[in-house]
Amino acid sequence: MRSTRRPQPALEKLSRAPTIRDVARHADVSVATVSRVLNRPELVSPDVVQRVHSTIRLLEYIPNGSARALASRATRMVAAVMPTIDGAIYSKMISAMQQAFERRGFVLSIAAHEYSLLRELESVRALIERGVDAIILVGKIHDPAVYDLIRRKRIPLLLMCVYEPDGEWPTVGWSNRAGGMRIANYLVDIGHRNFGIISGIRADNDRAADRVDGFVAALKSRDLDIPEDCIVQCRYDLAESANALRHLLAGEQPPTAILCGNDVLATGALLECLRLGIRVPQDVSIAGYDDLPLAAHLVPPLTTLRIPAEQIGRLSAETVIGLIENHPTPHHVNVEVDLILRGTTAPAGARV
Amino acid sequence: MRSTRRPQPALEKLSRAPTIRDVARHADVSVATVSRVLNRPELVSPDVVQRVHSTIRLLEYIPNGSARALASRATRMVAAVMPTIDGAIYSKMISAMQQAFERRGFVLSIAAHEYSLLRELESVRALIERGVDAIILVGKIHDPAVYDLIRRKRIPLLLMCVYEPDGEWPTVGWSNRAGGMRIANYLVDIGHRNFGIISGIRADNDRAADRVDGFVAALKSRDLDIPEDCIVQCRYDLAESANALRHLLAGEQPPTAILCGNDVLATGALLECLRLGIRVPQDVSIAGYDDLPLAAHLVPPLTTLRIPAEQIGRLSAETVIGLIENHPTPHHVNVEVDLILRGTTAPAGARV
DNA sequence: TTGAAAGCGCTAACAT
DNA sequence: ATGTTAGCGCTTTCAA
Repeated sequence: MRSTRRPQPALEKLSRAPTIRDVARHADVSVATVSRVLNRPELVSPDVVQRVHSTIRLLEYIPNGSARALASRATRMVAAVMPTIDGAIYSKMISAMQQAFERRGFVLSIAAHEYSLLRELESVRALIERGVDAIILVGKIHDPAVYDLIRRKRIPLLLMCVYEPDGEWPTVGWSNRAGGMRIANYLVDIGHRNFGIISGIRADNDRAADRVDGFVAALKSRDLDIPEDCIVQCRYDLAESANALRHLLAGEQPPTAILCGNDVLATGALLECLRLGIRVPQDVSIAGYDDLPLAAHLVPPLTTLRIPAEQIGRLSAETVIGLIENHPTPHHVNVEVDLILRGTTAPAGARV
Repeated sequence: MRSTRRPQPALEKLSRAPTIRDVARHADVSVATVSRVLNRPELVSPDVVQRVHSTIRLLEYIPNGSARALASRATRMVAAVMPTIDGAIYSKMISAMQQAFERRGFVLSIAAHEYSLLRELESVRALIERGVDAIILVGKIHDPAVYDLIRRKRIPLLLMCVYEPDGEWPTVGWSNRAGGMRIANYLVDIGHRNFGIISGIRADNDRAADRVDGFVAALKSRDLDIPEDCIVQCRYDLAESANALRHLLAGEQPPTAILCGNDVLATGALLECLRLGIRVPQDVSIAGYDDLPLAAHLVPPLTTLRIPAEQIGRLSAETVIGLIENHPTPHHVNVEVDLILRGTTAPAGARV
């Protein structure tokens, strides 16, 4: 046991990267103390904290995350498995999540399953193997094996973009169905009776399904029926949506209002109308869902339901951190969505 | 030492997650053998591989990534630090990278620095601490400390969205400057003499700077000068670009052609023209850079330079994997960009 | 082809 | 407030 602090020898150049033992030796303390300086500095006397920190800087010591994770069983890494990464609304949420995690010293790993719950399961498995501290998924419907895995591993799971206060798992989001009803009700209010729906593919996508459910339920509640062939499904793609729009307008009794599953679909439909010389909103009204940055700038600007994407991302991250660190955080967050009335909708028959 | 294989006891339920030792015990082999089955199965006899695999399935064993990483000094995790995540072009690249990495059993961690090289450095540090096997950055200009860190840690580094065959580090991309020249030359070719430029913020963004350099250099080479106040910088934002467009057209001798630093800026400018009743391309030509999916669908469709975003993402991932695994991969990949002529550009003075 | 055993670099329980 | 030390779960020599 050392009884005195000797001046340290000049910095010998290590060929390997310095470890916590090197720092301990140079700072003349134990490895435990160095570890404490890093993790619980309040337990260490200020001058020792100082000394250790300058040694760390001197040696350019970088802690080994794998070793930390192995010893502490925490990686400070969180995984988000999203339906898709490129897609303005998700990339915005991812961006906000990543920033919130970074602020709190977590790193975010991402994967995309491209609307396949099977691929989602595979990603979850791979990420659990990497030892993520928590998992974030989009939507409420997932492969049962996903839930099994997560339960067995006792990893916090958050479902985003849905709000299910009575469900087993924490959620941050809103009711996609209620949002859909809100839009449809508005269009009925301003006199529309014939509707077309352009929806995303609903298989493996409960959000898309719920939005359409909402549209249809609202119409039904107002004694309006929508024929099956006035509901078109396609990928979230401008060209496919343009096709869908043409299909809808080619029917016997063409709709005066088109409800779109998101703003990409609405944009595709709107641009196709411009191309065809169909006037919006005079000839047909179009409503979106999400309120992408583009929506407000289109000509005419798009009526849509605003989803606070950054807020959802940030709250998801914060909720997950609360789960990981066992804070008394609310497990269910209902974010507010707003109907944004702009230029693509007008009263039915108002051939202005 | 066991001399015979006894039938295994019924699966005792472990309270903790099974480890490699549990698998070894149940399969009546050593942990070394289990490890080999996982990593180098060709070194193990087929029947043992079989037996171990079924034990793994039986116990629902999931290897601990941190322990693996600590022992093998490889995390199979790669980090990409991008300027931004939401931004159609980057999210597409990220998406393609992620898919390519996933196929090869890597996970991708991402961070965004929002065009601050200082924040980039901090992210790089945090990710190195996590033990990523490689780092991907966008552009060629970075904080010297980034290069220091990466050199000391001997971590492979790839620079994407640039092509620098003579540089120290591998690159996957193209010449942003040459791309800019290409567009500018085309517009001169069709008779334009008065230009306006809407560029992204060039500080801490060598790609934006190079694009403008290219625009200006091409004009100079054709004996055309562009006044300083015809070069406007703004964030990649539709509203800011709309402002820039108004500023440019308000000058003494308004430009007949607007060169935009990317498609977001071009879209903002185009939509503002529609709003102002300025006809595109009759009154003014507009050119973009990137070829986002939206570009082809705008009315009129946007003339732009196509950047193969998915290809760049995929090739970046593959190059990085080659670097990590020491394959004889080319360290520099020059992707092809194409000038896509569409409806927003027309010969100067052609008031059709 | 397989097994024994020594780490990998750190945290945390325990001791002082 | 600080030090000692036993793991964390795996990979990888080395030996058989």
